[in-house]
Amino acid sequence: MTNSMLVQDRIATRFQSLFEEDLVRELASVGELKKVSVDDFLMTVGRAITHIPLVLSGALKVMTEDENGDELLLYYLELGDTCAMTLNCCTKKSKSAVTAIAEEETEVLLVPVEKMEEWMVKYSSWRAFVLGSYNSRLNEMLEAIDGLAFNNMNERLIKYLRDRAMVMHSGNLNITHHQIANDLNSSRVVISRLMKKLEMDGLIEQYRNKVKVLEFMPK
DNA sequence: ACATTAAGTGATT
DNA sequence: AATCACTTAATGT
Repeated sequence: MTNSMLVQDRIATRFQSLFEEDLVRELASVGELKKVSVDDFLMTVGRAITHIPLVLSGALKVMTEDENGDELLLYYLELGDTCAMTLNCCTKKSKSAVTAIAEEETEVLLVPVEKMEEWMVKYSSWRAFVLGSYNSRLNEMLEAIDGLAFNNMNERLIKYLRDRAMVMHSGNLNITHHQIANDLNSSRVVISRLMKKLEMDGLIEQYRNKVKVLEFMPK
């Protein structure tokens, strides 16, 4: 009794601003509070999905596993977050494509998947919550992909400049940003921006039609 | 002085 | 990252 009251309070304080009264009450009665200690798995790849987690405290790291067994970090779940992957597969009875591990002492509220569809039509606040978290998760992943692409181009540019200086036997290169962009299948604007950063990092100097690769310059 | 080309920047997708 | 639109700087005629 005292236990259920405590849980109810926790849920109320966390979600009352987000959800309507009726939903908070249902959440409290149907939800199951679970504590996950550090490095414990809340979910592993291939396991059947029976519940949707709502994070009450702590943080979860959500990952995928590729065929080599390498872990690929997808995103973190924190206070008030829920797992988009789980939300997505909830209509079918499917198995998890992801692994969730606790980064710290974490408390989650487990909601049976059957409640998903029911609440989706019943509560507009729940619908908004699900759609919202799905959206923010998607944006996080897009950002991550963007970052990777950016780093790859930057590394390609550095390699290009080095190779070029190597065959010229000099750090003095007579090239335009436009030519570099063509060689790297990029656009002039992108190269200009990356070059500007390299210049500010002290790796190169720039003039019109000319680039000095400082690490290949006589000292 | 004027035109042309290279490089820099902000905003948008 | 790529594209667009626009500015600024350097160079050639």
